[in-house]
Amino acid sequence: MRIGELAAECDCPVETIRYYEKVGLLPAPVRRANGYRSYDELHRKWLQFILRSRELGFSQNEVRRLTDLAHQRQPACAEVHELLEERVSNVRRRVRELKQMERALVRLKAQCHDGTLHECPVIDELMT
Amino acid sequence: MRIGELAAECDCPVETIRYYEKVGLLPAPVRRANGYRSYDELHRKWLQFILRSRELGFSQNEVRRLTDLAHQRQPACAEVHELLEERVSNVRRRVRELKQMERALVRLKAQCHDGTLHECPVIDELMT
DNA sequence: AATGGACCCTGTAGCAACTACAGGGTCAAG
DNA sequence: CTTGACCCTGTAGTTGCTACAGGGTCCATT
Repeated sequence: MRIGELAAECDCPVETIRYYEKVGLLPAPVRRANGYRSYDELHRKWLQFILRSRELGFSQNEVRRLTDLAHQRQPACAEVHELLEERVSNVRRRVRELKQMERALVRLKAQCHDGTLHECPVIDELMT
Repeated sequence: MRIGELAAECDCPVETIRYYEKVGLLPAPVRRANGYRSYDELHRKWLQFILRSRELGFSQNEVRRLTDLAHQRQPACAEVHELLEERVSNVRRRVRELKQMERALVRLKAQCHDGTLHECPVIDELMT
């Protein structure tokens, strides 16, 4: 499988695949005589793994830890569990922060009286 | 006021202040004979404005638009209102995405049986 | 055989929004 | 008169890609 085909199958830009190889997330594939990268099913699975993990918000480093764990003959489920738990609590914290932001924004927006004023109290409040 | 004092008052790193000046968010202050930056109350207000806006999640570009609006003799409250509204809906979208992530993570975590298994179904699922 | 277009290669630069030096100058206290 | 805290500029690093520039390769069509 050429890089473009893999990219199409995984719905991911070609550049990203080369990038993951460069930073050591995705193992380098064999090359054809012409220098083109040649991927197999296992590569597709690893790429899928990386993409799914990224979608769940894991950082590159965390993905690296996950792939390392996955590479072990007997995958350490306990550590995976720990990473998941950590990730969940990060997500929850971020949600709390955003909700806090949302409240502040809505409160600020209310001072605008729906944009009908000529003097803007929002700007004043942000400055003081 | 020297840069360090301003930084202390606004609870923000010195480097960030210099950075905001470099990218044109904060107006350049006058310099003393020795070359040190010398800030006044107005600078402090602008910096506060920038920091508050950033806390609310506005991007640098949005902050630039906000400061431009604030600089107008008659601040355009309608546009400020629009920016706030846009920002609120961005925050809400992000919260939805994160909640989606959270659900996926929790579902995945449940497959771990609290890390008591030796084979890890999580890794399998991420790959396929 | 030539040519066009789609694909592939490497390497570098750019984005946001800072942060962290390196390698200097300035100033007040002890 | 030296020590330490502050200040200066300029550059490089961070994260996770994305976008070229400047080439090579392959296949079908003319």
